[in-house]
Amino acid sequence: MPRASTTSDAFNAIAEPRRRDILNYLALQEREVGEIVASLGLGQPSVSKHLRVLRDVGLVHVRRDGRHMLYRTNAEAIRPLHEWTKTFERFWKHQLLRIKERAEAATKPENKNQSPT
Amino acid sequence: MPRASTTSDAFNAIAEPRRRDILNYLALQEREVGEIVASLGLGQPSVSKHLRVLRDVGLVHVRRDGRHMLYRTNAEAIRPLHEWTKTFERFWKHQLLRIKERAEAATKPENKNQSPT
DNA sequence: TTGACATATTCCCATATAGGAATGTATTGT
DNA sequence: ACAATACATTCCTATATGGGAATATGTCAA
Repeated sequence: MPRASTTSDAFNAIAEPRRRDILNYLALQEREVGEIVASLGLGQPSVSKHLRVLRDVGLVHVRRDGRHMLYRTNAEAIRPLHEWTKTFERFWKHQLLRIKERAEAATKPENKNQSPT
Repeated sequence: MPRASTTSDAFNAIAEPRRRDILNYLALQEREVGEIVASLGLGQPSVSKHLRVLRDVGLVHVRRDGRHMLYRTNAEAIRPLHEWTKTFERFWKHQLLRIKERAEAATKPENKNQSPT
């Protein structure tokens, strides 16, 4: 079985670095495709295809303005990713705490945790 | 050009749902491969391969215990993902604010923003 | 209507899977 | 040393890309 399709969910969509670049770029303000192409130094068809993927999973919104298509990041769609990573927050805090404890224990001369001399 | 390899970075590694399942499972406590296989209902070779990917990008740590390999999630490696998604936090907060404002404006009878009758 | 311009889509291809089957490797018990 | 146990790796295959070239579609200006 191949990898899941990029259009299946946001996790797959952001796996591609160029798409993360696009999301960063479009977060600040609405942009037309031509601007994205110029900004990324990628081919226009490639950019259009990345935008298609992002649109399919709801990571960007579009509206037409004459011949231009204006895209912008839909930050709300990134929230679930943020929530998922957040569930691990307490674990890395614990890990840091333990590392800190060990460092302090190793520094103190009155340390009692080392193997007996 | 195909998608970047899963071993290239954490973003690609977590694009696979099964790997996210594994990370969730191993966050609470160290587990041996057999337990993961039983827990996920996936084949042993598949699990080993997923663990390999997670290990290559540093998302899990391993240690040997006799014939068993004990894996655990390295939450610290998830932190960069959390940070990246966090950069969008202010945007979704703004979006929510605007939605809220519109909702309130639409509710108030003294609304002045609608097109004139 | 006819161009011109801005995007989107299709076609083609080299590459990277994910899972299952088969096989290799490390470690323990006797 | 040898069988058994627990994993890891290799081989094979169907499928999903991502980029570039070529082409189609949509919209505006004259």
